[in-house]
This record gives sequence, C-alpha cells and structure tokens, in this order.
Amino acid sequence: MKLDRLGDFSRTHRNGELRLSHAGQKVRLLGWCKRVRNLGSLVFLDLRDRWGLVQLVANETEVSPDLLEKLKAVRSEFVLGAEGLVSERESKNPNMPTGEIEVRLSDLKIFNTAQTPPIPVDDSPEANEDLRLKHRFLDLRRDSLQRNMILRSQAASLIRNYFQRNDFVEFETPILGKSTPEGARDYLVPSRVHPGEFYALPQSPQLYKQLLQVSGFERYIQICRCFRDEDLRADRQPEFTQVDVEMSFVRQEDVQAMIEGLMVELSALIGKTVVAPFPRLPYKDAMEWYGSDKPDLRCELKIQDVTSLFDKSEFGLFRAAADSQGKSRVRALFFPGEKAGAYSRKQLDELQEVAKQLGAGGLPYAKWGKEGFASSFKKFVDAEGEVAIKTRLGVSSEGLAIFAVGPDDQTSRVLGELRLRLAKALGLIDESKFAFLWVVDFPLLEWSEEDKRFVACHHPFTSPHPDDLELLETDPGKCRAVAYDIVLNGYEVGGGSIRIHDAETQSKMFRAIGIDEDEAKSKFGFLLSALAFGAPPHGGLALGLDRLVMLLCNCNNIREVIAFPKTAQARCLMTEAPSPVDPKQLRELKIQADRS
RNA sequence: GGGGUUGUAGCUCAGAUUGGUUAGAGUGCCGGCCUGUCACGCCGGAGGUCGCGGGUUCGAGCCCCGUCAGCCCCGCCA
Repeated sequence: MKLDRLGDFSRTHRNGELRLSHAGQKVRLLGWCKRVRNLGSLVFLDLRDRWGLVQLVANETEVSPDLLEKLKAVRSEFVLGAEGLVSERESKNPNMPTGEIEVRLSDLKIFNTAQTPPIPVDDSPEANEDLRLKHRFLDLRRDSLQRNMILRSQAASLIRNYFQRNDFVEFETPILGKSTPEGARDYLVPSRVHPGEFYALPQSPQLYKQLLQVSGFERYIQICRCFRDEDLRADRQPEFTQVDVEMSFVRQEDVQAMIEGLMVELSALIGKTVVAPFPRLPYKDAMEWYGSDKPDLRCELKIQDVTSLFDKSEFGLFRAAADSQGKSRVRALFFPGEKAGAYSRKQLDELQEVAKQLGAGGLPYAKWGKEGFASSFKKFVDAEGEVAIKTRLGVSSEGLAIFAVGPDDQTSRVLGELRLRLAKALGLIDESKFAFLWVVDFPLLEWSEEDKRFVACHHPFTSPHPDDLELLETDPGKCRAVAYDIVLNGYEVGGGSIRIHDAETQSKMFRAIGIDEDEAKSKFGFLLSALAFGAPPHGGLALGLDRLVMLLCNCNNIREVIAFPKTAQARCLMTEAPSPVDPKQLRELKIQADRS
C-alpha cells in the first residue's frame, strides 16, 4: 500500500475533545484506527488518540469514489490523518463523550499500515500476560495502561512539586556504587579498568542521602531507581522506583507530618479524601491485633487473646497453651455476619489447608449459624463455656470464629493471613477506603538463624530508641528502633527511620550485628568519617513509588504501573534480557562465564 | 531452593461421565452483500506441532515421567 507522507499535516484538535459546540468547524485529526464499520456506501471509522475517540464518516453521495475506496482499505491500528467537517450526528451515541458529533471526511491520509495485532488492543478480554509483555508496545496502547502511565506521571510530578514547595533539594546520586554487606543481594557491574573489581547498583541511595545531610543541605529528595537481586512477587520487581527523602534536625514526627501532607495530596489526585495525622500503631500491637506489620485497616477486625478461657478446659490442645505461662497462647478472630455463620465444611477445610501451609497444626473453629452453635471442639464446650466464648469474642448473633494456638509468631502468621482472606471473601473490606497508618517502634535487631548473629531489621544506620540504648549491649533483641513504616491498605508503601548521627553509636551498632572494627572501616569508613565531622541529627524515609501508584490505580500488581516490567523470573519478554554476551565483551572484562 | 496453578486456532476458552471416527465455540482475520453504524448485521472461507520431549496403550489433547514458559505464594527482599 502506498503511504502518505506526514508533510505539513498537523492536528487542529485532539480527538476526545470534540463536542457539539465544534459543529461546522473544519478539523484535522491524527491517530490510530480503532475499528472500521463498513456499511457499503456508508463507512464509519473510530479514530483513537491519547485523548479519546471520535467517529469519522464517509458517504458515497458526498465523497469521491477514491476516498471511499481508500477508507475501506483501512484496517485496525493503521495510522491516519483525517480532515473533515464536525457535524451533529443523525444517530447519537450517549455512551461516548464525542457521541453527539462525527467528522465528515473530506480527506484521509494513511501514514502507516499495521499487521493484525497479536493481542486485542481494547480492554476486554485481557490477553495472557506473557503475550502482553512480549508485545508491550501494543499492550500500552490499551486504555487501562494509558491511564496508569499518565497517573504515574502526574503522581511523580505532584511529588516533585510538593517537595520543591517545601524547600527540598533534588539530587542525583551514583548508579555505579559500592557493594556493601547487609541487605539484599546486589546487582554487580564489572569494572573494565579494574579487572576483578565490581560496582554494585544501588539497593537504595541510603548512605548518599545521609552524607548530603552532613554536607548541610538539610532537605533532600530524589526519585530514583533501585535494584535488588531477590525473587519477585506481584508487588516486587528487581528494579523499582523509590521516592527517597531525608531531613536534618528532625524527629520521627516531623518526617511523618511531611509525608502525610504528601499523601493527602496524592490521594486527592484520584478523588480520595484522607485525614492526617494517620493512626500510629506500635509494631507490637500491629502483630497482636492484626498478625501483620502491615495491617489492612480497611477491615477493623482484631485478633483477640482467649487463652484464659481454656485454663480449666478438657480440650488438651488449648489447655496446654493456658498452662504454658505465655509461651503458647490461644488467639482468635471472630467474623460477624450470616455469611460467616453459614461457612460450609468444604470452605472451612480450605481454610484449614491454608492454615497448615502457614505452619498451624489445624484450624479449630466455632460458628453460630441458622442451626445454632457448631464447633470443631464442641464436645469440650458446655453451655456455660459457649457463653464465655461468645462474651469474650463479642458474639451477638451469627458469625464464625477461628482459633490458632501456639507461639505468637506462628499464630500471628496464620491469623494475619486468614484475617485478610476471610475479610475479603466475606466482603468485610471497605474497598472505597484509603486506609493509611504508621507502624512504629520496630525492633532494631533480629536474630538470624542462618548467620548465627543479630541483623538489622531496617538497616544498620537506624537509631536505637533513646530509652533502649542500654539494651543494645545487654539484650539486643529487645532494643526498639526509631523506625517507622507507612502502610496503605495492607501494603508497605514506605519506611524510614531516624539515623544514627554520631560515630560512637554507629560503631556500637556495627558491633551488635557482628561487624568488627576492621570490616566497618573498610566497608563504611567514609560514613564513620563523615559522622565524625559534624553530622546533624537527621532522618527520613523512602516511599515505593510503584506500589503507591499501583494503589492509586486500584491495581493489585506492580507490573500494571511499570511501562516495561520483568516477569517473575526477572526476564524482559520483549527484549529477551538478560542474554548471553559476545565473548569479546567478557574478555575485555576479564570475566569467564560459568553456565553450568 | 520449595509449593500451587495454567499452557488446545491470531486472541479468549470448551473438550464431561470412562483414553476411541474428521478436536469445537465465540471473537479476530480474509472475501461478498449492506445508507446511520458504534460489540453493526447477513452470507461464505481460511486458520491447529493440543507448550516441548519421552513413555504406557491396538489407540493419548486426556494417563505416567521429564522439561520449558506465564502467574500466585513460601523462603529471600538491611
């Protein structure tokens, strides 16, 4: 097919903006053909651009036979230029914004043809994700991804504007950095100039932003790509974007207030009203009530301790917990409602399967439904006992209670997960809500069975809680950190801390996690040295931009807000990265590939 | 590293009870007809390595073993 040249053809309007008020105007439009409807001597064509759709029409009594033939030759996704008169439609379409008008063609340019797309370019039904990723450039033409990418751009712009307004300085820190111990696996980049030596891509610009505080910039912001060579999830990509923030002379509350202001504005971007300050929940309470360090507060149900109800019970499993002096506890969740009370044997079995996979022995339950009281441990519960359970759990009518027994870390895991699943299945989550909260007072350190030492929960630059300083040397596992996560609808969308700003505390911290003086010097010498030259008290946080935008877009997968994401196996199906390289490149780098 | 799940026409899927003739549907695509369509309609047509390899069987889309790929989860992610 002979193509037209763009020449000096340019658009006078955007397709989606034409209205009845434009009637009578001669317009020039650009875009892609969404669909042709050929009625013989009357032909319609929907023309799509970034701003919307408009219907073009040609009628054999009005246009030349050549133009009509040309129009009939157009196929889906051809790239077109159209010239014509905006006219009121004979038959209007109330379902589209431009549905009152159409453009009566006087000229048509075909700038390019297109093969039949391997995936549908409209929104339903959605093609398999591997096909979508392979032809991502087509996938990105779809309305939903166009919307997501545009919202992402708006969010990034809002964020820059917000921090600019608040006197932050935007920085760019090195991508080629130094590999440090602790934390995630690094992506490494070989140095050609220094054979056998490697740069590491940043897991986060943590140390740079702290050093910029030492330099006196006081307020730092960077929207930066970070890299972690760990396995992927629906909300985790090997490269992701962080909104990195750091401030001098601040307390935890100052950082939180600054971020809350931003969240209010970001929420408003999609028409959600949220009220600051957000709830603050100590880590301990989050685990106790919600079984999670990132609870979804769109559902208000709380885990309850019911151990003491069973201190005289015949039910050995629960009785043992009551006798264990806190080593083991019986904890329960009650889901109110008819639907919960009517949970079937089969559904309960499925829940039990989930509980077992999470490490529980089984899933004791009690339910109150149309047939009255039923329970997996009913034979151990008399009428009085049932009343006691109902009173403790706050059961007023129908519903389902599930129980977990064992050490806290296990019962939290089980009940935390089942809380989410059941709340979702039972419609107990208010989907319209944007539920922010801060989880605070995280432990500073946790024991690593693998490494046989304490490791930092957050990172090794996190300040110990001032009240717990002594514990760092006497009982490190009990020491709290001045660290805080911001959680939205059950997703951790950011985390930060007040940092250690003096060399002595920093050395103490390194000691606590088993990094000796020599190692500390060789790995973090620059930091220790900087802290010794008048580092101000400082702290900050980093937001996961991808997750945040994912939630703004009402998606449950981070790939929907990343233009060119990778698969769960960390491949790009479009470019087929990663790939073997030319042996010559390896020789230059003095690297041998071992593909065994 | 482990567990679960999916893979059949360009795309989305069906293919049951028990392994049995020529593997179907919708949509898309190609051709014809059609002056008010907008998920256009009507008529006709083309289109299949049932992911790949091996095995069991007289016979495998279906059963078995292996393998590859997508997705979800655990571990991992300071």
